[in-house]
Amino acid sequence: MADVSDRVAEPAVPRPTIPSGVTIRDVAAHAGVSIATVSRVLRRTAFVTATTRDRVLASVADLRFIPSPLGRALAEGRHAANGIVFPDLSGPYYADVLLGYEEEAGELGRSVLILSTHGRDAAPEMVRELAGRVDGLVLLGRTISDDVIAELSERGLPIVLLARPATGAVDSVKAENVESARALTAHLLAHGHRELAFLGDADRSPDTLERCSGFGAALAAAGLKPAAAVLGGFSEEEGRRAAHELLHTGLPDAVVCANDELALGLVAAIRAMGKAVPGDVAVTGWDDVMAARYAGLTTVRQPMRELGALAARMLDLRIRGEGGQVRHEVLRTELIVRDTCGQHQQTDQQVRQLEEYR
Amino acid sequence: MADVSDRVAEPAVPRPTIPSGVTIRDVAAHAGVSIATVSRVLRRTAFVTATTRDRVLASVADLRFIPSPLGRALAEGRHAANGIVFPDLSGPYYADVLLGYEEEAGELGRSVLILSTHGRDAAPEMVRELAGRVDGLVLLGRTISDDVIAELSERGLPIVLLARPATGAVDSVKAENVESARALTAHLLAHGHRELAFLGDADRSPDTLERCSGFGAALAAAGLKPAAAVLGGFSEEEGRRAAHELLHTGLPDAVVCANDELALGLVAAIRAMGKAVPGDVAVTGWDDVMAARYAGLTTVRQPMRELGALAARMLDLRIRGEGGQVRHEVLRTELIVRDTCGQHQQTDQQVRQLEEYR
DNA sequence: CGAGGGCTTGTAACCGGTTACATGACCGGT
DNA sequence: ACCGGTCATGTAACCGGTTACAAGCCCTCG
Repeated sequence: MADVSDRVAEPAVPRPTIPSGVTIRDVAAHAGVSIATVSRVLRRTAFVTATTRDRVLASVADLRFIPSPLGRALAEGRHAANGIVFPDLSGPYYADVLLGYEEEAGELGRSVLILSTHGRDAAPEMVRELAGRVDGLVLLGRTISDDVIAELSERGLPIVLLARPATGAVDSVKAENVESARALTAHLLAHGHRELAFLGDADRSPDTLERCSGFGAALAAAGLKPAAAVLGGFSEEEGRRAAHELLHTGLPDAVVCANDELALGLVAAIRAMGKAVPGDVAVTGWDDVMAARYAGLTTVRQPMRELGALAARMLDLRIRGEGGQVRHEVLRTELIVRDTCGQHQQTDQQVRQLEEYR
Repeated sequence: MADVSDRVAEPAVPRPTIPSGVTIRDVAAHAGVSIATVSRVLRRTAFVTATTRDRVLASVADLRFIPSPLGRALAEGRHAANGIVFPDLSGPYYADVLLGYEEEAGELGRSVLILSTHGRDAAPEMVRELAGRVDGLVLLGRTISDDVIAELSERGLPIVLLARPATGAVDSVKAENVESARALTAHLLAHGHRELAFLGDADRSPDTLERCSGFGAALAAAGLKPAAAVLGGFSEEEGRRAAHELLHTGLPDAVVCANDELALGLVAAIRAMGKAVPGDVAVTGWDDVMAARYAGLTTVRQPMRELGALAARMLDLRIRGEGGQVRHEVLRTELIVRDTCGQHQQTDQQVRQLEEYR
């Protein structure tokens, strides 16, 4: 501790300056009025004579004055910005959540700051620093610990948790997992599959944990035990790796994957090794990303954009003090049956395809 | 103009406050020192007695003080944040660019603000406002006009253009388009296709314009004329719409699409209508998104993450005043031959597949 | 013992806005 | 002519930091 701060840092970069340069005082001088009047004209916060107003507006235009959001934020005590924190940004899931969030937040007149923690140790500091720049924060999945959330929340920072179990008195939004996983697993059982494995790392995401537990519950209800679980992150690469592992230990009848990328990687690798999907092994994914449609992957669709958008709206309410009671929203999912889960009636498939592409 | 500002706005929301509340003055009082000393301890910008330092650090910990980035930014004249502006956020292309950008910017210690203009009229104002919150800006594609870019650039705001032709003395990064489109088109010609159409709206993206012109050049070199062009945005939906149009006017031998989503939508719709791809018509895409691999789409891969990351690095250099000469970087692309462009040697395909999935 | 110098610390100005309060002009009524 | 009230505008404090400069302390050297 002591030795950290007893050295003096260099002055670093040759002091940069905020561009633009023209301030409210320049405008005031140029228009021959006080800065208060300029502010009043621009914010329309009090009556100003028509002639004065015009003089000020002319000066604003002449000097191309743009009020500094910084000065504003400092004086007003608000940022007109909010943040969203991801564990990671890769993959279509996060991209779609962000898309929905940004769109809604933009509509509500707020700038959006993003941060992905990449599982770094410095995550708490990064989030704390971000917290100082925004009026509210959306936190996704397993980004930081409950302690930090509690700390920020106690400071009075509005927070919405997304795809993370509720903690303390904080709003949350998520898509349904347990029941959906149970339904998906039941579907596989109905196909006659009996030896089922789950692929995904429950420790790395609350969603995965819930999906895994729904999976287990469905098996238990059928009097079955899960085949040896396989760990794995969330990428196609890890799906392919899992394929090699499974081939070693012996293929189960079906593999329920924590997300589509894992499933797609798994399917591709299994087929590349000369085995058939769903013939030798059935596979399911989760999320219904674009590639899933083209790969014929059976999966569970969750409303990713809507998750982001809803989080943005809930956060906005909270920030404006109209949040009311703590809310915990759970959005519905939809089972999307395609080819990788096993044989279906021919007609079923045709109907589905027609619907899908109109 | 006059009537816009002669009404007084309501006070709006009950004045919110920035959370946290504990300021450097609180810490100073708690530790029995001046605010200057607190600042010095935290920034390690001057020597401070060990005992004083410890007292200050103890107070900082006790009060859980987090310096306001706002106050800092105002005093330092810098934000430690930069922005990136998208025309739109949907689709894997933007997501990947953002991913690369955020990762690199985070590494460089900068917060990231994002904005998508969605083609709104207010885009210039939105970008100007964003400009006041950041030390530098990356602008993607056709987001705002050259005037606004020039205006911001003249103010001294560091800017990097991404996937947008160079304008004025501003850095730019893009992936190669013209030559790549020419090569892709030549590949189709080598298959024996003679009547080729281009699908995409050249007015809506500089990239598309260049791809279209490379396409046209290759045809001209072969003494051919393009089949009636089809307009279309960038989504699968518009690809499907184009399929219906084409079927009306008569299918060409091949369709070169401005991006993968268009191509995927087109292929799916054509097949749903009972025609074969590539049998009746060959189709190519652009970007090599994940779904393209699973759909067997012939396409051109561009290094999307690297585009974002490089833009972040160039912007950082510019902000630190080490940018030097204006740079225009053009990254290489790669032609990815799969199934939708027509029949190949069987061996070729097998080799490719093996490579792809190891 | 006093001057000089190095080191630590405090004071106050500043960054760019917002706004409470004070001021002064102008109006109408008695 | 004077008073009171309304309205437009200016003055200055404030938001939360950074930092130039001044001041005070202690030590050393002549």
